[in-house]
Amino acid sequence: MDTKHRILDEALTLFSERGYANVYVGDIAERVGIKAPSLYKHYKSKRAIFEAIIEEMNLRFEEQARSLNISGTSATEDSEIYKKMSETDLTKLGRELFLYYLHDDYTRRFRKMLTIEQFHDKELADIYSKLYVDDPLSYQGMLLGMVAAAGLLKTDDVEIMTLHFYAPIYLLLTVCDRDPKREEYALETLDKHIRQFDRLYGRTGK
Amino acid sequence: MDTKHRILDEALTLFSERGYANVYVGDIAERVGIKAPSLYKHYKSKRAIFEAIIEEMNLRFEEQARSLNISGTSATEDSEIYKKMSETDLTKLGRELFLYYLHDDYTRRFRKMLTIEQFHDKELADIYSKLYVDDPLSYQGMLLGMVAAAGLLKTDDVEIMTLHFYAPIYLLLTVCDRDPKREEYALETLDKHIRQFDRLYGRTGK
DNA sequence: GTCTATAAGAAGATAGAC
DNA sequence: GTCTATCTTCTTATAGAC
Repeated sequence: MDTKHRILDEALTLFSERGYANVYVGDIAERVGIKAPSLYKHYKSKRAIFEAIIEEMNLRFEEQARSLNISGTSATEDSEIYKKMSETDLTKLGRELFLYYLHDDYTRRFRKMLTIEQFHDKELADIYSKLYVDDPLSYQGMLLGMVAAAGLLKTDDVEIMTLHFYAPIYLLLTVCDRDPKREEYALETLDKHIRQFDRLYGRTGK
Repeated sequence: MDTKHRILDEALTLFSERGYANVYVGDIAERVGIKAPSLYKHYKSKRAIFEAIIEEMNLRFEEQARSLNISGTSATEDSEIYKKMSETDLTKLGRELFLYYLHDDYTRRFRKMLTIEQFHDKELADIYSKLYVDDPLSYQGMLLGMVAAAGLLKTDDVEIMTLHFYAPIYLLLTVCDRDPKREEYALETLDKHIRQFDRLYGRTGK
């Protein structure tokens, strides 16, 4: 990894732990193994580093969205995929989703940084709501909608059903971000949540 | 309101908007209508102001917990109260809870401040989890447990049922904190959520 | 691209008059 | 208790040598 990118990486780590204002240019430089002034050969200001992090996230996200859209679109057309989906245990879907969000290093640091900085301006607030509320609800709504269409979940309001599926996952995730020691509790609760969700929405056997 | 308390009030407003590190002693003083050095006659440091805010919240909270405990304890003994509870529409309970959390000025500012500062140290993380996760789940679990005992909700796991009730409320609250313009959407979604909750857990009629 | 030296400007806090 | 003046330290950023 080149210096320019190492700066972003170390900055993200620090921003996610202390917040933008409590991280000094010298701290970032130190972790990269250079002196503060050298850093200005790569980025013209501290703010530029922050903005580059946001920019990089946008790129990663668009990439992910593209790949999800491809499988998403074909899924609506290709009944094979959501038949396969309907066989998959819902518990696995939730657990994998949760553990990915929680353990993926980049995802976790970015989420924590955004949590701290979300009230700084409207753009950051919008990014937060999009990434951790609107997009998950929309994507999972699509998946659960297909499972429902296959007759394995019963509801007349997929949106609310999706909220019932995702909101507990979101809450447990924020708990673990604050205190990783509660991960075991969170995983147990998550399992119970999904089993109950399964029963409530009338998923019968597999 | 005396100067000492006005300082806390203005500091809380600023901390909740920008976070501790982005608020300068002079900013607080200006809003109070004095100069920065005068502020040091009331608090010995900027950090002391922050700690006084936390301390004041602890006092308010203990007070509230005491009053809730009184009605809580008597409720378990006095069947009248939870009979009355079972008559109350669940939608109202959720809506009132939500609007109180959202609109009460002190509650809202304190929650936003804690959201920004939650990763600063373990104490703040614990306060956040206690105030916005553990305590609501515990208190609402008690209420819903009584309603279930009265036969109006069916479940073999009150904890998960309570999570299903509260998690969407929590998620919608964080959405409104970031963007007050989404309050109308949140209230509509909240109503739909509770009606669905009602149906899922087999609450029959009123 | 990295360094040392340093400018330029905050920001927290104190001294001492009123 | 409030003010003006000031101290000290920290922090971003630039200059210029290597």
